[in-house]
Amino acid sequence: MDKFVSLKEEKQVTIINAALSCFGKYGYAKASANDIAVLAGISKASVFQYFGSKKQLYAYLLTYAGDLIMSSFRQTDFDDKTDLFDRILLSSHTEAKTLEKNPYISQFILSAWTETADEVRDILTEFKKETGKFRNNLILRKDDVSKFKNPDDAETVLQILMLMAEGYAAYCRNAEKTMYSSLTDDFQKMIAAMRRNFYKEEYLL
Amino acid sequence: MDKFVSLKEEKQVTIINAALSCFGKYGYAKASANDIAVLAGISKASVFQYFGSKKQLYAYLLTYAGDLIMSSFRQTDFDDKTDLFDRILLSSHTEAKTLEKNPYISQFILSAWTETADEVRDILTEFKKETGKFRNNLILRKDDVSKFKNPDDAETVLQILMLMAEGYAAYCRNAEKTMYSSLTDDFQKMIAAMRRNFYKEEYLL
DNA sequence: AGCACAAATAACCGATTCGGTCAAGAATTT
DNA sequence: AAATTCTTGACCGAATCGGTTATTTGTGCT
Repeated sequence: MDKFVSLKEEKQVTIINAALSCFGKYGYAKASANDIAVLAGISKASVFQYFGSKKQLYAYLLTYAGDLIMSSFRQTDFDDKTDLFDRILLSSHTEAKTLEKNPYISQFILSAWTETADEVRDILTEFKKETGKFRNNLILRKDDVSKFKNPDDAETVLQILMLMAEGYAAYCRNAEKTMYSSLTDDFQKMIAAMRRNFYKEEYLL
Repeated sequence: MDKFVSLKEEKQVTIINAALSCFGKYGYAKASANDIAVLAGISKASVFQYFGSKKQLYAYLLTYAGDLIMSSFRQTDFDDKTDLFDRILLSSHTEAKTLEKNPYISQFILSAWTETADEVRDILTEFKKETGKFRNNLILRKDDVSKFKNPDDAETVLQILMLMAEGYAAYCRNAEKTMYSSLTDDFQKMIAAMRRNFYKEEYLL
């Protein structure tokens, strides 16, 4: 893969996106090197020239995606955000920012979590172990609940937000055009409306 | 396909679900007859015995899915439900009921709308034309808006509900266990919470 | 039991595609 | 222009593709 990193960055990005898209859409077994090559606008031989084998390419993408998502999470400190909706917004903001740069990474990671191909089982277990810890930022805290007009709604709202996030990801995947920024605006408006209507008056600054 | 319809219904359902799942997950080109056969627990030869060809199988699934979804929509009258949330609930209820019987149909239909294989282009255009009309049941009506404390929230809430529906479908797809009924209960609770917090007091019966 | 008939599949077909290699051409450097 | 690096068309054996056929398996009937 030293052959690959010496390419000019624009070409690297093109190839990485093509590979992420193919693996994300088809899974490891069904994504062929030729698919990736055609989508990236290069020859199949180059794919093997750069990465050696299909498995090595997949491994490269795993660490690439893992590093990207983990670093984006690491540079945001969730602990000092005490409000539930603030944490939601911060989380969605950082995630949208990285997704904007790399639109195929979320689909790829999602598919990696359900990948079953024997050939990559070993490298997948390590990947899952490392990235698994970064999902615990949205847990409901004690002081969140008291802000709701009806405290029982807190958990329900959290479920709503989970479904919205899932739908948001699905929507991003299907939309060819990258209009993330406008959707992010809409997303913020939704969050704001939820907070405004579910919170007690005294917690609406 | 007369060979297929004379099978016992349970076997038909197994095969249909396997085919829907494979085509939905991989797309027409990447879903092989062998994939479907293995997933259905039958031999590849039987697939061709029942349906003749891969294209005929795909065509059968298209009409099957189209009929199912259209009939489930037709048997619910949205016009006499004047409240937005009631229409949401009714829509989600009927859709959940059909999804419970046939969990892979939504993924299949979603993939059919972005299918690009030349071999099935002709039958796809007809399918899209027929089923395209059935998406307009959740439009916002004039008398919905006035029920909101803040009328501007109406459209935002509709967006929230769309995202939730998308996330709901994605969630159903990933969950192996069919715990739809409990999720449907949760979904109803979410809808109820939304209505309770967004509507003016006078519209909460 | 044995027989007839249907249902299912193992084995097979030519064609295509698979992951991967290699040597020859195109670009670039010196 | 020579040397060196990049890129790729052509190719490899193996696997898989959609589809067919011949054999096995199961089932009812007598």
